[in-house]
Order: sequence, then C-alpha cells, then structure tokens
Amino acid sequence: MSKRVTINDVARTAGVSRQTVSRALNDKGEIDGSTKQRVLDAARELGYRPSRFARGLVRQDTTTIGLVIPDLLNPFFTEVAAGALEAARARGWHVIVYDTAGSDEEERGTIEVVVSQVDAVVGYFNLAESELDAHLSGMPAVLIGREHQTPRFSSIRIEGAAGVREAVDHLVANGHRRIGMLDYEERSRPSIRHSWFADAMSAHGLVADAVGNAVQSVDGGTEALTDLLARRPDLTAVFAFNDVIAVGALRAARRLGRAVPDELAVVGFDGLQLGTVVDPALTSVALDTRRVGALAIEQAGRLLAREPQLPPEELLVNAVLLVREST
Amino acid sequence: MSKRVTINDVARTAGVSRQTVSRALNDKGEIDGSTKQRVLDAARELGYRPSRFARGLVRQDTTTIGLVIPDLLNPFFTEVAAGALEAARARGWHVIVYDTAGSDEEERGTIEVVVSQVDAVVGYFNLAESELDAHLSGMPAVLIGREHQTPRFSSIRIEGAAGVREAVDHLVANGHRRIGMLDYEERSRPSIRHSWFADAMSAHGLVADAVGNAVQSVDGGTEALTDLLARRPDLTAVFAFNDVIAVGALRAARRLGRAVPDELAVVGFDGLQLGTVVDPALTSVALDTRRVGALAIEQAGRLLAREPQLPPEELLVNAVLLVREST
DNA sequence: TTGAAAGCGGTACCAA
DNA sequence: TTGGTACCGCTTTCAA
Repeated sequence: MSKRVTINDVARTAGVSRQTVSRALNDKGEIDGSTKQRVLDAARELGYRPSRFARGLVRQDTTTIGLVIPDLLNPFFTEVAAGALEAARARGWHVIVYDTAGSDEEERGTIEVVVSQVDAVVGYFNLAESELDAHLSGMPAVLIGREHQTPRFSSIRIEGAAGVREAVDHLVANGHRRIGMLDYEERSRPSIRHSWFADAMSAHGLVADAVGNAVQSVDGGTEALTDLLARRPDLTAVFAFNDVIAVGALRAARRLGRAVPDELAVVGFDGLQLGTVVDPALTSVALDTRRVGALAIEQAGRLLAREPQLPPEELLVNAVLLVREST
Repeated sequence: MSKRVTINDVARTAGVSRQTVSRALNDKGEIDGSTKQRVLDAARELGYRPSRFARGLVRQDTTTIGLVIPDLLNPFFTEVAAGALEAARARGWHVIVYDTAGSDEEERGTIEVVVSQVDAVVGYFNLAESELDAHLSGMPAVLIGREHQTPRFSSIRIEGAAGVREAVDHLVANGHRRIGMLDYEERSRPSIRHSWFADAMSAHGLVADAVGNAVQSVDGGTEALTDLLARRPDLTAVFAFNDVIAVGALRAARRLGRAVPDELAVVGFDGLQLGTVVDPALTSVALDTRRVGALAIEQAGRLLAREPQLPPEELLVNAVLLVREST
C-alpha cells in the first residue's frame, strides 16, 4: 500500500499552506481564484483524497447506523432495510448493512465489528440480551420484533394478535374448521405468532393441533406443507409464519394438486410485495414493513441524542388482514 | 446534543492518564488488574464510547466500500448486493449501501456524499461518465453492467449475447416464429439486450419488430405485456428485459387468459430466485448475480491497492439459458 | 487573501 | 505498570 497523499503534500506542491488547500477544496470563499485553481490542479495531479477519519474527527457530524439483518435475500428484511435506508437518507445518515446469515457465530462477529464502526445499531438479533449488552459496550441499540428488558435497548414491536384473529375469523367465516399452521420455531420453541394463532383458534372453539415447522425460505415452506399435509390431509386451510413460507406452501399445494383457495386456503404474514406476484395472490396478515425500518431509525436517533424515547404505543407496528386471492 | 464523553473524561474520573484508559479498553497487557477494573467502571458509568474517527485516524486499516444501486427492492439488485456484502465481509470490509431510487438527482446527491464516506465505490450508475469522473474526485470506482472509457474506472460486464441466442434458438425449436420483446429503454434508446435479441432473431431470418417498453418493476411488466399483446395479439412468445418484468408479464398473461407456456411462452433475463416462486417457473437467461457483486468488490480492492487489474475476460459474467416451465 | 497555531479523540513509543 | 509526548490528517479560530 503506497503511502497516503495528505493535505500537506498538496500544500507543498501547490506552494501554499494546508489551510489554503482546505479552503480551496471545501469551496470556502476568501481565496484567490488563481490560487484555488493551482491547489485544485495539484490535488488532482497527486490523486489526493481527504481522509474521512480526519474530517470526521473535526466536524463530528456524520451519523452512521449499523443495520443488522439475518438475510438480505429474504424479501421481508429487504423491505425493512429499504425503509431504514430511506429514513436514514432523509436525515443525512449512513447505513452500513450487516448480514449475519442467521448464524449466532456471525452475529457475534458482526457485533464485535459494529461497535467500532457505527454510532448506533438497529436490527434483528438472535443472541440473548445479556450477551448483546456485554459486547455492544454501551452502544445504543434498537431491537426489531423482539422485546427488551435492559433499559439501554429499545425495541420495535410487531403486534399481530388482532390481525391473526381477523385472519382466523375470515377463514372460519368461509367454512374452514381444520386449519393448520406452518410455524418457524426459534430455539425449538413455538413462535409468538403461533400463540396468536392458537388464541384465535380457541376463540372459535378450535384447536391448533396441526402445526408444522419450516425454515425461513420458500423451499422451507414447500417442504413443511408437504410434510404437514402428509400427516394431516384433512386440513382445508393453513396459516404460515410469514409470506416467504406461505409462498413455498403455495408451491407445495400446486405440486400436490390441491387447488388454492378451493381445496386449500393459504394465509401468510407480513404482506410483502412478493405476495402479489404469485398466483393466486397471497392473502396475508399485513405489516407496514417500511415503517418498521423507519421507526427503528427514528428510535435510534432519539437514543443517540438522548432525547425522550417514543412511547411504547408508537413503537408498535400493527398487522391487519389483507385479503387477496389465496383464501 | 449533549457533549461527547471522551477518553479524557474517563481518565479524569478514574484518576489515571488517557494512555492507561486506552490500555484498559483495548485489552492490552501491561496494566494492573485493579486499575483496569477501575477504568472500565468509570467508562461504563460515563457511558463512554470511543470515537471511531479518532481510532480510524490513528490506525488506518478499515476499508469501507460504497455500494450504489437504484432500488434495493428490486430483487436483482438485492442479489448483487448480497454477493458484494459477502465478498466484503470475507475481507473484513464494510459496505455502505446507497439507494438512488433510480433518479439522476439522487445519484448526484449520493455521489457527493459518498466521496467523503468510503474508500471506493461500486455499483450501478446512470450518469454520464464525465459527470461521474468530475464529482467522484479521484475515488476508485467500479461500474457494473456498463462499459467505461476513463481508465480510472473499471467495469463488470454482463455478456448475454450467447445466452439470448440460446433462448431464441430454444423458442424457435419449439415452433415459435412471432416472438416479441419487453425492453427497458434507457434514455429512450433500446437496451443492449434488445440488440442481442434482434441479432438472435435475424440469425433465424426473423425480425424483432414487436417491442414494448417497460419500467423496471413487476407492474411495469404487466402493463407492458398487456399493451404489447393489444397491438400484437399474434405473438406466441416474449422475451423480457429481465425477470422482474417477465414476472409481471406472467401475471398479465394470466389476467388475459393466455396460458403459459402453451399459448404464450415467456423468457426472462437474470435467473433470479424470484423466477422459481412463480407459476409456471420462469425460463430465463441466467446470470450468477452473486458473482457480479463479488467481482465488483474484488476489482475495487485491486483499484484500492493499485494492484494489477483483473483482465477483461475475468471481469465478465456470462449468461446462459436456464429452461424452467414458462417455455 | 493567507498562514500560524490550536485542537478534534485517540494510539504508539518512549522514559520513568 | 504507568504517564509524557508526539502525531494521525484535517478544520477552525485568529492574526498578519
């Protein structure tokens, strides 16, 4: 790595002081036109590029947020990321994206690195709060889709009980009684969405006993529904943990020759754009995903500025039923 | 914004010098256990967080790449971004993602900001090379999917002539003669993909005279095919600029009651994952999108280190026909 | 209009 | 094991 060209080098070859170089480069007034030109020429010739560290050190204005997500290829996280990016840009902030590939190991590595690279971090974490707290060494953090205890943390909650209830109501109203679920278990425990589902079922006197487990991918959904239907061919409807899994389920239904929605109704969760490109278009308990990202940025901003936090009810994104064609 | 807590504050409250604080925080040896603990306590209490700028200034090791894409919600760019992120992580580099929303204005703003935030920039740019050159003020840049003249730039080329030729051969072999195209024009000029298509058509003595123009979105594809078929209902196959548009075309065909592939064959370009979730699965001239991103990072690294560039033939990503169900 | 000097917040190297 | 000092590269006073 050849030595860095500094402002001093430019100053020397242009025959001026470094302050003058700084003036020329930053378009400040108070500089002679020809001097400025001379400096600019010298800078170009030497291939000078100011150090962003030195600059940042002096004018501590730029804010950089780390966005941690498990999988950029999962459209849900992409939509959240897009929302975060947009909100950050509106404030002139930067976003460094970290993809943890859904692995705890990568997540640890990411956190280690994040600490020295950004001003605050937002995103989806899987590690225990105690571990996060220990390694984040005081950095403001906003957890998405997950509760927090430590006061230093903040979280954006996704409230889907009412939406899932709507979905089950809708299915029951359409005559469905045997409704299964494709869940996504974390740490071998049923998800919170599963409990929303179970509650909604009980309200109709039904039991949520037909549950399959899927990994978070389209293929995962295909596989899970295939398995579930093998065990419970009597199901007439399924609720999936999210749209990605539901889209996989749609594919499985097609392969198994079960027409959707007539022979099997499918409901997803998230309300992604993805649900509109499949056939039939996916009915889903929909979320404003962009808002999730935007809220996280907003909240990170408050943490950073030590401003009062948003009240809990503002840190909530509600999901509502969006009926399309798959039910 | 309350004043920043610096290493001096910690040193003062812990009653030691800042060098000692530095030692304690960086787990250097040569420090008494109790002193270290005292420093750590003080740091925690004050909520001290080291300035990444000051750190970066002194040990100038971290490399940050700016990734500029027009639309993070477009799965093609997401796949490229994922490839870039992965390649960057493997080197311990960071990636700041910029979404220009496909607007020249945003692109200008992005470039302005990028210059002082990253060490090199890679991505999709729309602005003229002269303008890029002027505002990038010497920063190494890798253009994706676009030729370059200025030697300081580098580019990752996408070579699809052979793949498109394969696609047209395949369609013709299946009896298609009236094949249309849904193009994506830039600056009101047919794309390079259109010319590949036209060449492939001529090779069979056919003319590429049924061309529609689409915006880069699923909806754009739907609209464009609807229009095109209104003008040219006799078409039996269409080749789309990319998979996103092709997926929209699939939807249009469905709405118009034209069965795919029997009454209309559809071929996309890019070979995205997206093509496997639709029904029928999309035949596409496929690209290794992750590799596109990875190559861009690799090349940026060489530019940065002033190492010899990769030879042009390595900076090429070839597309090949991937037959699925839509043809 | 220009330059000298003083930091910005850290780390490295030395001496104590 | 500690602290003093120089310095990273740049911008911001303040004089000249």
